Amino acid sequence: MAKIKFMRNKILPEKTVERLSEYRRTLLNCLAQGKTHIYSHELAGLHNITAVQVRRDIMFIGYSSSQRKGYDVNELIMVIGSILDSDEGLNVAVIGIGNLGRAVTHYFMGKRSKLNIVASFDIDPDKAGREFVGVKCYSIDDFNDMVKSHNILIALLTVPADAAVDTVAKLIDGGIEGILNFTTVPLNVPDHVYLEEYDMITSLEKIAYFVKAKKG
Amino acid sequence: MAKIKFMRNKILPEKTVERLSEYRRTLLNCLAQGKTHIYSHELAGLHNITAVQVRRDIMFIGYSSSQRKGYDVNELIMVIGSILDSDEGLNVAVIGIGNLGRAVTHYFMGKRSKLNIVASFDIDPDKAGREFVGVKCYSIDDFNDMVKSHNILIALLTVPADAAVDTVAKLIDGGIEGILNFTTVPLNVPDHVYLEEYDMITSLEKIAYFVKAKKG
DNA sequence: TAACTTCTGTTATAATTATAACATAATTTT
DNA sequence: AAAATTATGTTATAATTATAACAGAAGTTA
Repeated sequence: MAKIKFMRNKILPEKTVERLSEYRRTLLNCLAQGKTHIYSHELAGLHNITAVQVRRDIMFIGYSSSQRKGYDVNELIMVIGSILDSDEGLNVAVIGIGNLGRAVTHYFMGKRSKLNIVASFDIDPDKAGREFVGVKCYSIDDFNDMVKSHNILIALLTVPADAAVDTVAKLIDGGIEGILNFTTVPLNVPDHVYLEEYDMITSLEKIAYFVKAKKG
Repeated sequence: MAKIKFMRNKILPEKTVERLSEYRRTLLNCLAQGKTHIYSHELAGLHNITAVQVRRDIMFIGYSSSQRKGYDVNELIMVIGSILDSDEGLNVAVIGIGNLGRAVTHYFMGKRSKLNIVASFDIDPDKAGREFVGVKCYSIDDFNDMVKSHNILIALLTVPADAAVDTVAKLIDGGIEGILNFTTVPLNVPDHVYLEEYDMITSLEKIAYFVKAKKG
């Protein structure tokens, strides 16, 4: 049985965390295909990165394979899980249950057992009390109470652009600690809140720039 | 009138390009609100970053304000445009016109005048010839011809996970230079192709990790 | 008008992230 | 069984990115 060093208490680099999430998904696929071991260079090949990077990431989490056979797929999935997941799971709310909010909820449901969408919120009073994509909707006025009673830590922000800034203030006030921003509006949050932008236009403009830059 | 130095021919840092895209959007909002000048610290405040970073980014693109009044909003929008946009516009194709492909197309249409979705492609022969969200769909078999005749450079990959790897091979073969990957499958592309992952689960798992890490 | 603010542009330094170099161990080959 | 091969784990170096430091200009105040 492979060793797992005590490196869990250190905070990992952002990029490593990102890649661990991606590795896990690939490893789950491998497992489904009956693959029990995988070399660092194989995993690297699948992810368009170098084997060194894979090994370094895995070193960071303190896992170590029975050498020369590659990593044990099952074990590695477990170890990554022990890093990324919290035992009890983490509760997530969708803010704004319009088209985008519903699409996101639908896409997400059941994809990760340790991340649970436990409620949605909307400003529209007609929506409060109803259920969308299997998730109950509450009035945004009940947000603070719900955050506490349901231990909600993360918000998916799917409100219209013009409501983004005000809504975010509410989220902060309610005690949210992480936000995934689906709106096109940049947000200003205090240091203790972890914010991640999820913005297709910026991604595309970036691609366009580098495609163009290469040509001329 | 402000100066624009000749720094256009240098390739900008990735992160700067990302932020420029975000600045522009904010600036367009400012313009709509009748704001003609903006200080670096104002722009910074809106984006949760420091004023130094804003100034440094703007230095990179060689723009310089009439000092102490802040940047001219209109001018800055133009300069960023001259960096990010190509004069003739850049042609984009959606690969896989299922639910996700249509949602993406719908979301994107008309958002950026210099990025045009000119075609979609699908493996389903029933879809070829029809129009979805105002964009004509072609058989994936016609991809190579279409890329050449319509000068398509960028692909939005919205096929089901199990088709991702094979489809990407087709895209590369056809001569695509940039890919925005909406699938959950990591992709392996040659060096000359610019690839960007667009993955909600990874973003969320990253947030979850850092929220958890902060708590102890 | 001289001292003081305060905003920009730029250079210098620090932090983060990626890559390279290499020692070590398991396995295979000769 | 010795030499060669080929993995990993780790340290050292390079590249990228962010932050700090500061000079100079435009305005403000005393």
